[in-house]
Amino acid sequence: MAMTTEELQETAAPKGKYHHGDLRQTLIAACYDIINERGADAFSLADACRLANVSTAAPYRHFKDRDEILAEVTARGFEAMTARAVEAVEAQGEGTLEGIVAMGQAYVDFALSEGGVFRLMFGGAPALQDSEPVIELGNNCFGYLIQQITIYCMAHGMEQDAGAVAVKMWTFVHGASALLMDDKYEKVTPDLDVKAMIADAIPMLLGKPG
Amino acid sequence: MAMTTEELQETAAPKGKYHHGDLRQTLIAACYDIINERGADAFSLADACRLANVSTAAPYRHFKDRDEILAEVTARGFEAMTARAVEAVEAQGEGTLEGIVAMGQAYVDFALSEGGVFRLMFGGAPALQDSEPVIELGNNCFGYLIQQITIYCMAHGMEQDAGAVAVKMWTFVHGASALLMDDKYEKVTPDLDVKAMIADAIPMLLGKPG
DNA sequence: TGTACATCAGTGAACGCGCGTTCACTGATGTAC
DNA sequence: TGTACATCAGTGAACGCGCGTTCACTGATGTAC
Repeated sequence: MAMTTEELQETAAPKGKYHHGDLRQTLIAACYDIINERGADAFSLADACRLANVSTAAPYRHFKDRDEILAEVTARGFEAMTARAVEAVEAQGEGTLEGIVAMGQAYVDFALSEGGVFRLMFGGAPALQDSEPVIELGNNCFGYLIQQITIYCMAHGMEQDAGAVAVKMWTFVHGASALLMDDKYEKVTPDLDVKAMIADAIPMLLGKPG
Repeated sequence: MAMTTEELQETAAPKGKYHHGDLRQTLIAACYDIINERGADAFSLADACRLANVSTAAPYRHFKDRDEILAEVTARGFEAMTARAVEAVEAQGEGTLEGIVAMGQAYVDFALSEGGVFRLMFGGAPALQDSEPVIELGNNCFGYLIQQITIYCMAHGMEQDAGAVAVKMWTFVHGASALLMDDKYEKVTPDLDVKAMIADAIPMLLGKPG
């Protein structure tokens, strides 16, 4: 994802060939990018075709309909998000407080940099939310958080319910993401440092103030 | 708001009169209800006209364009939300922990019962977010929360920064609202009691673990 | 009280728009012999 | 290696749809005299 328009168009029309190299992947990437740039509301399949330099009929060789592409984009979103979470944790150390905090911050970063897809992942039509790959990838991501908290609690002799703590943390970082994306903090507390707030709140939610 | 279709239609066509009693208000109410029932994406001004029993040209006697109606609906949303918050606090007592918790729960209740408008209030187009009445009403609502926390802290000799605590609480209940609305908890922790979680988390975020 | 008239709030038909999707087609590719 | 042919992945034109908005209009209302 995150290809430039030029890159997409190169991929799209490889040296004047009639057949496209991999239109399926190119279209998904085009949709992913358009949605992030302009939002899912302003997205149209026709735009994605234009970006990929194919006719508006071409997608139907690869997808049943528009929703099938969007479900694919949504799944990619969860993959990308989990990848960021794993990366953040591994940079700080598995099962450490720093790792858990970094994971929360990565969640917010993802929402900020890929806001359109983030909205699709969490507020999209049921047709997208309920596809099995999407549900499974979502569960993976949350499961990873629980795992990190479990390791942390065991290592520190804490008897918290890791699942309950994880849900609270998720709730918090999700709220932070949404409010940040929608410029709501800005209007009310203009110079809020969201990452610092997360680093501050997570120990509290772990039941370890201070 | 929250009129039944019949009520709207009675309001809409008072006893065969050519002139409508108060089409402006009726249209706003119709939009408000349609958006809550079917979501802002599925909403069309034409539908609202049908519900109000007027032609699709009629709104242009009262509003510049579609966005002007939506901005009005968004403002109504903030009014309704603040009203619920005030009601919840007053039922529990000003500046009490119970009042603050009830306020958070009211936020979630509002998101659940008026999800379409909630999305408009927080995720709508900039044209809606940036109208002055909307900004002002949003600030009012948040200011009320800060006020309650300030009273509480002073009464208990706590030296927390009420603003910082308020932002954390807002973040938390906003996240809970979003995840609940979008059926995300359901897929991951099916029998979560969200209100209990809020009652649990708020003291933690106040820096007063439970 | 009655009439003339300006103003206002509706109507209904039409517009252009861009969308998702379908259709019959055609050019390119790969395989069998 | 060369040819015949089935298959596949595109094209381009057309479709029906519902939308927001505009237009000239008309019926109802309220006011001045």
